[in-house]
Amino acid sequence: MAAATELTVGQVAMRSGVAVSALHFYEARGLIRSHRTSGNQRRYGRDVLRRVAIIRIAQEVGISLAEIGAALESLPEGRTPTREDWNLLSTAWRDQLDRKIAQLKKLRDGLTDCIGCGCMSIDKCPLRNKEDRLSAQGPGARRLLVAR
Amino acid sequence: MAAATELTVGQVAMRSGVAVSALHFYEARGLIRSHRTSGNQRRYGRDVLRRVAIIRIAQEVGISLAEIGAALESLPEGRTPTREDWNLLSTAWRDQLDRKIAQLKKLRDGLTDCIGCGCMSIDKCPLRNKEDRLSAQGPGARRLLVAR
DNA sequence: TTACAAGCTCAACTTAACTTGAGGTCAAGC
DNA sequence: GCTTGACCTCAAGTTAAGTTGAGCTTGTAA
Repeated sequence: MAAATELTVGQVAMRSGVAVSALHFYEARGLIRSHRTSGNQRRYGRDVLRRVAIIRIAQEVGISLAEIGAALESLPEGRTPTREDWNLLSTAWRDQLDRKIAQLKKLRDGLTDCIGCGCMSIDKCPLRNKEDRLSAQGPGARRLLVAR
Repeated sequence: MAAATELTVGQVAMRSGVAVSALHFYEARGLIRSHRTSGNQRRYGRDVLRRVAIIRIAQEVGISLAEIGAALESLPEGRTPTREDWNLLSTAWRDQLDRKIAQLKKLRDGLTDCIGCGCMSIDKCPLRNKEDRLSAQGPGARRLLVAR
């Protein structure tokens, strides 16, 4: 550990709280990048920590790795976002996030004007039908959180 | 279609926007119930619509079917929630929902005080470490949204 | 210089939440 | 009475996001 600038995968795992296998996985998905030592071991720049943090936070609010990857990719040069770039990301996700926030609040506040009420007009329920549904989108597990 | 009170699985699917296969699935998971005709076909009471709506909304904000099932189960008599019962559910989920809302807002607002900033103290990041992490929780896919 | 923790690759397994398909039954209209 | 569109069951497939394990290589501390 000489340079203190390069991190091994284990160190990144430790500092980011993400498993080594997950880091491998993110790399395979193109979300993070590393270069290799002569012995084929990964070395990461410190910026990877920020990148991983972004990935996890976005994930935790229900954005898929695919979307996160696309967003990061869309940044000029594919670089780790600066504060400026970050604001761009936020903006791109803003609608999605706003919608989700609204839904959560409704649910939290008891949803009295929808399900909690006695009304049976599911078709017109403000929460259920206000926005596009994820119906009919091919097979497999659907996103747990709507997104898009 | 005589009584207009009983719904077939296809009708429920139509009115709820949920696939027939998903309804079968929910039933297998014990989230909804039906009785059968002499010909072994499912018939649902109208309350199933409300129940399904609850399931989908909770799901959309990231609550797993298992949790939803447990919550519905916990209601007296396992009945479809009235407005009162519904408030109980909301209350049970409140902490979870509050946390999620806070995270979403942070993300939406650019997260300037965390990732967007230049600080590299990932370990102390207010967003990353304020709450329990989902680290080390057995194999398989993790919940996309934290929950718990 | 050798032991052994940390890395590497690749394939297979896991979970949640469904969907798809095969093979067979029900029921409502003509 | 027959046809045709809903239904039924059960097994197997699918996707996302990783984890686990086997078998092999690196690198570093004693």
